[in-house]
Amino acid sequence: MQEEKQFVNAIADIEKNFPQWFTDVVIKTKLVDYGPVKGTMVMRPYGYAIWERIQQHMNKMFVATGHQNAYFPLFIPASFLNKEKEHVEGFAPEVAVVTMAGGEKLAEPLIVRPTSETVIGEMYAKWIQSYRDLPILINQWANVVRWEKTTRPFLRTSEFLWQEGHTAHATEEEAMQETLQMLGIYKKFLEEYLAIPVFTGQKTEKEKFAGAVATFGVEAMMKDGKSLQSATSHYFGQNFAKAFDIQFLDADGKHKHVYTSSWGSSTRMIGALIMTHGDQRGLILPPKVAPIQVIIVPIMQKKQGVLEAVANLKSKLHNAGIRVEADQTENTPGWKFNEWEMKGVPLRIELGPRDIAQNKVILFRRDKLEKIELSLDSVEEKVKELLENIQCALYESALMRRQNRIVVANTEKELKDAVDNGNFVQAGWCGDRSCEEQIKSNSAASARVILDETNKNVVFSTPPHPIEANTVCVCCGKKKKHVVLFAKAY
RNA sequence: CGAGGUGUGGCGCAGUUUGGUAGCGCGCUUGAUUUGGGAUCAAGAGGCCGUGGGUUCAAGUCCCGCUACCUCGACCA
Repeated sequence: MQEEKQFVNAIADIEKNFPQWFTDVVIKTKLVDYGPVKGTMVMRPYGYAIWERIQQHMNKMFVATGHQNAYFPLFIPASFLNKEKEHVEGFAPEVAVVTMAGGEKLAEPLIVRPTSETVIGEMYAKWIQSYRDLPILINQWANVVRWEKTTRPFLRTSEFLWQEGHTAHATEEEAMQETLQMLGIYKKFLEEYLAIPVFTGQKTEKEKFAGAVATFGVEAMMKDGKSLQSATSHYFGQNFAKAFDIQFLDADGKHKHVYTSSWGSSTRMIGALIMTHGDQRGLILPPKVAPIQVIIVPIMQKKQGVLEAVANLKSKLHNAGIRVEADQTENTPGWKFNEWEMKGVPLRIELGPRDIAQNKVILFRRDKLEKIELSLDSVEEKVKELLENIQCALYESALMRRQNRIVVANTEKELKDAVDNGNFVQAGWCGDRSCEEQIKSNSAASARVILDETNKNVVFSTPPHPIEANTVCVCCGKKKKHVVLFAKAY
C-alpha cells in the first residue's frame, strides 16, 4: 500500500483539525474567497452555482405550497426595530446602522436589515384590510447583515444570502399549520436534495427567535459531532401584528389582529453540505445540487481521436440531461483526478485511446472511491443510475454515522463526556431555564430541539432511543418534562 | 469581546534570537519531451516584507499603535 503523497496545497487533516479542514476546502475548491471587509465572503462561481441549485429546488417547493416571491428594501428605519420589545433586544447588538448618507447626517438612522419581520409587518398593515386579503404567503430571496463577532465562511458571515418567508393568517391554527408545514419542507429539502439527515422540533424558550411565540429548528450533525442549525420556522402569534397594528375586519364584523409566521434558510446550508459529506480529499457534492455531476478526464488527449470521443460522450450525456464537463486543460490526468475529487464532482469518467479501442470507459465514484468499467454504449443510463445511487448512498452513510453517535445520558457527567466525544445526547429535562443554562456552562452543549415523545406531528423528530431511557432531568434529577437533544453547536 | 498564534512574489514557507545587497518550494510565462493517480528538462517574469508611527548611519529583523486571518472561549435564529 503506497502512502498518500503530500502536496504543497494539501488540505488539513479532517480528523485532527476539522475547522482548518473546512476553511482549506472552501477556499481551495474556489467555492468562496474572503471579502475585503471583515466577516464578508465572496461567493465564487462554483460556490454560487450550488446556491443557485438550492434556490431552484427550494423555490419550486415554496411555489407548490402557494407562496409568492417579492422583494422588500434593505434599509429599515431604526425605529421599526424598537416596536417589538424582544425582537429589538435580540437583534440590536448585531445590526449595522447607517447614520450618514448623501454627505449629511440622517435625521433617523437606518438599519441594514438583519431580518425583515419589521418592514414586512409595516407593509402588511397597509395591505391587509379584510379577512378576504388573507392569508398572505410571501417569500423573499435576499441578503441580510448581522455583525457577528466570530465569522467563518458559510457558517457565520457578516452578510449572507438567504430566503425568508413571511405569512399572515386569520387564525392561530392556520398560522401554526403554516409554520409546521415549512419546517417539513426544510426537512424534506435537506434530506432529499442535500442528503443531510436532520432532527426537527421545537426550540426551548432560551433558544427561540427574538419576538417569536414558538421557534422550530432543523438540526444536522456535522462530521465533528457538532450540530448546525440549518433552517428555522417561527410562529409569532399576534406579537408582530400588535407591534405593527396588522388588523383585518373578519366575517363576523370584528377587527382582529392577524397571526404571523416566518421561516428562513441560508447559505449556511452549503456549510452543512460540506461538513456532512466531505472527506480527506475534499468536497463530496450530492448529485442533485452538484454544479457538475460528471467530469470527463481525457487520457492522452493529443492522440488522434481522443478529443472527438470526449466531445461525443459529453454531448451524449448532456443530451440525457446530465450536467457534464470535460477537462481539456494541459494538466496531467493524475492532477485532474485529484483536483476534481477535491471539488466533489460525484462521478468522473476517464476516456483514453485504450478505452476507445475497446469501446468502454472507466467511471470513478467520488463517494466510495471505486472504479467501475463499463461499455460506452450504455453509458447514459448507467451514469443516471449511479448518480441516483450516490445521492442515496450519501444520505444513508450520513444517517448511519449519526445513529452511531447519539447517546442517552442521565447525568451531567454522562452528557459532558458524550458531547466531548462528538456525540449528540438524548436526555431528560425538567423544563427549567436554570438547568438548561447550567448544562450549557458545564458542558458547552445546548438544547438543540425538544424531541416529540407523543408523535403528535409527523414533522417532528421522535427520540432516537426509547423514551423509557430518560425519566429524570439530566441536570437536577427531578422528573423530566421533555426529552431533549443536546449537542455542541456551531 | 478575552486568551494564544500568524501576516515576507499568486500559494505555502525560511530569514527576525545576534539590524548590514530579499531567499526556497509550488504555481505562472516560453520551448521541447511527456500523459491510465498531482510529469521532466531548459530559459524567464514576478517583492516599497499587512499597515501607521518611532529608534538607528542603516529596519523584514528592535519598540509602540492599528488591522486582517486562524484556534479556543464568550456572544449569537
